Amino acid sequence: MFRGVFIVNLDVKGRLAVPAKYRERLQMSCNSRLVVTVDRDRCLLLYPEPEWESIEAKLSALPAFDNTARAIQRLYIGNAQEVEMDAQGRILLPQYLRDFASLDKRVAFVGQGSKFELWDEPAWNARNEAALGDAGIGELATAAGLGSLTL
Amino acid sequence: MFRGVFIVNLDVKGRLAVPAKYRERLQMSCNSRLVVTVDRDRCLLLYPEPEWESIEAKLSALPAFDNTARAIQRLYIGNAQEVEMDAQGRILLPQYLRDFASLDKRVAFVGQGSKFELWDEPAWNARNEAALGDAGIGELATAAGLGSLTL
DNA sequence: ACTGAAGTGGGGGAAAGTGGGGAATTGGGG
DNA sequence: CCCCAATTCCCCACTTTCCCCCACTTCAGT
Repeated sequence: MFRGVFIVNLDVKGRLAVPAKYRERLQMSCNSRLVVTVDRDRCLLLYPEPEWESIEAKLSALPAFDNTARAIQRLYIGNAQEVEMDAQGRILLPQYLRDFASLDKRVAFVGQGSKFELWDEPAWNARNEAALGDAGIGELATAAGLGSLTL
Repeated sequence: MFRGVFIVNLDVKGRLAVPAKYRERLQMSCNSRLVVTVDRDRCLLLYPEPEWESIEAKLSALPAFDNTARAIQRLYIGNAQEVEMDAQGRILLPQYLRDFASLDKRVAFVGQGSKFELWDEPAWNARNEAALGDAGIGELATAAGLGSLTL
């Protein structure tokens, strides 16, 4: 499982250095092959390729005549891109994905279980603050039926 | 599986360059033979020929006295057109299909599992934004009974 | 301080994208 | 039946982008 946040720099060519601590694991688990796609709250998702394959299979199995299912397929599969770590452990993020998540220089590389999330650093900080803010996650969680979670 | 979006240019002769990364796979899987047809969201669908054959078989098997079934058959089978990649990896899109999807210059070539979708670039962007918009895919997905998907 | 690993930057070459000319084929009209 | 026009196909050439590799810098640990 991946966890923790690392602030990494995007260079002028749009390359992102994967934190060194993950590189070996990624070489083993997916031969350095990863898939980036968008997320609906304007960050990017980064999966080891085998992990992504299973998600894609689930998405592909959705009914072809359901408009919502099609919208989801277009969003996630349509915007997915395969990326590979170079010899320096960097991945090249396509321009349109950088634009999508407003990544310019400082990027939060966040472990999220079996995947990573990539956030523009200010956006990441803002999210964190908002989650701690006045409304309170607790009430939201209860409202969403998650009140019985034990952390 | 095909995935990801590439922006390619349609030249004045109506030819569309297939992204290089797919060419070899398409030469192997279908000997460069593809089938283009229309989609009900005003984009074009592009299938490797064997893939199309199985779709066509499914459509043909629909009940002949069902009006909806017949409409679907006319739409998808009736507008289908075989195309072949030339030595430069381009396909020639018939005029009426270009018109149908309003393809003029910049075209989004979108991988969608076993097929591709071809969109006029502005239309593709608009779709994407709409999917992220105020309603949000999350609510739609929940309403459609897809809430249990884990991405 | 020295050494090795990680981070960062950049240049060159190959390949992909793009455009256009001309031959060949097809279809329609005289 | 023939000819002309329009479309398609094949080939060639140029431009641009991207990817791979190398080198320098920075940092941390011994």
